[in-house]
Amino acid sequence: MKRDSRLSITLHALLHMAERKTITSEELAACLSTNPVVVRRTMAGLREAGLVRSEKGHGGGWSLACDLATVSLADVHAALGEPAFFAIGNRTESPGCLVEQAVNAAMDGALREAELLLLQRLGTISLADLSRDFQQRMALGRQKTKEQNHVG
Amino acid sequence: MKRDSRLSITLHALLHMAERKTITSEELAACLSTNPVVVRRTMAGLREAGLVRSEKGHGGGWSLACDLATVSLADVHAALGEPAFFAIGNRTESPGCLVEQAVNAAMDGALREAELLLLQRLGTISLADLSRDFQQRMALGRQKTKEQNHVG
DNA sequence: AATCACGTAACATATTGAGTTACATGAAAC
DNA sequence: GTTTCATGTAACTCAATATGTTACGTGATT
Repeated sequence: MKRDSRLSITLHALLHMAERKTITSEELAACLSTNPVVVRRTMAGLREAGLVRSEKGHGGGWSLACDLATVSLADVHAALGEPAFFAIGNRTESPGCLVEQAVNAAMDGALREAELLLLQRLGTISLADLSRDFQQRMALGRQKTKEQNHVG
Repeated sequence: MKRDSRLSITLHALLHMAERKTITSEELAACLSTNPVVVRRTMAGLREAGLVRSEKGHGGGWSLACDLATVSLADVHAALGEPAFFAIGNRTESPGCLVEQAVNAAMDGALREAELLLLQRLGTISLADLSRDFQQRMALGRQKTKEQNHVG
């Protein structure tokens, strides 16, 4: 596995859900170029956290159960079970070797600071912010197409 | 694989090397609770970067080829080939989907900031700093032992 | 010549995210 | 009530990769 993209997948799914009242796992999987089971599995945590709802049967599927403005990317990360941010880490957690203790202390300090900053950044970005960014990209795309049409 | 601990291993090895003129892969492996081949493989990058030397044959082994005060943890990370810091990332690097573009932009921004901070932190810590920390831990350990002896 | 130690290839192992198949459950439509 | 649709979940496979291990080649010292 290269990288854990569950947060990326989930955000992508949430924004697509924001564009429609309900959407099925199959449709989402098509949007995300993945598998419906992956969608259900990944979103299970969001359902438990109350961010989304899921309905079985005819007309079922996924729908938002939260206000986009009040949910941050950090909240989504938490709902996913707080997957590890870092690929690097210490070899031993509580080593007897004093050398390793010194190494661990330095590494832990730097990693902790970076993690705090990352969490803080993710905490300040709401799903509504992402949605707004998407809408802007849409508008820009339309504008570009229009210009092209004028040129043609 | 749980986590990439090459940086941790390497720093551990470097500090042990700082305590002795030369040390063999086998001895280092014993210190680090790993395998001599892992030591050689991991340190290959450091040798190419000129941070350490290695000598074959009788009396051979590893020795430092740098001033601990002028080498930062970031330098060591670079010598290792800059292994990825983060376990999380985007699903697709250049997606056509505008939703995913918006998601990627936000994620990239946050990750980039965290990475810059991490690199900056690692850049300000020198091997000499780590060595000093180790020496302090040694001194503290001796002091404690002494006190215990007095009590006993 | 023997021994020691690194250099490296090749293969095994373990972990984990992702993909896939299969089947059960439940809700709506007919 | 039966069919159809959609989720829930277990179980399996696949892929990537750090680490562990074995084996053998190379070069330096004794």
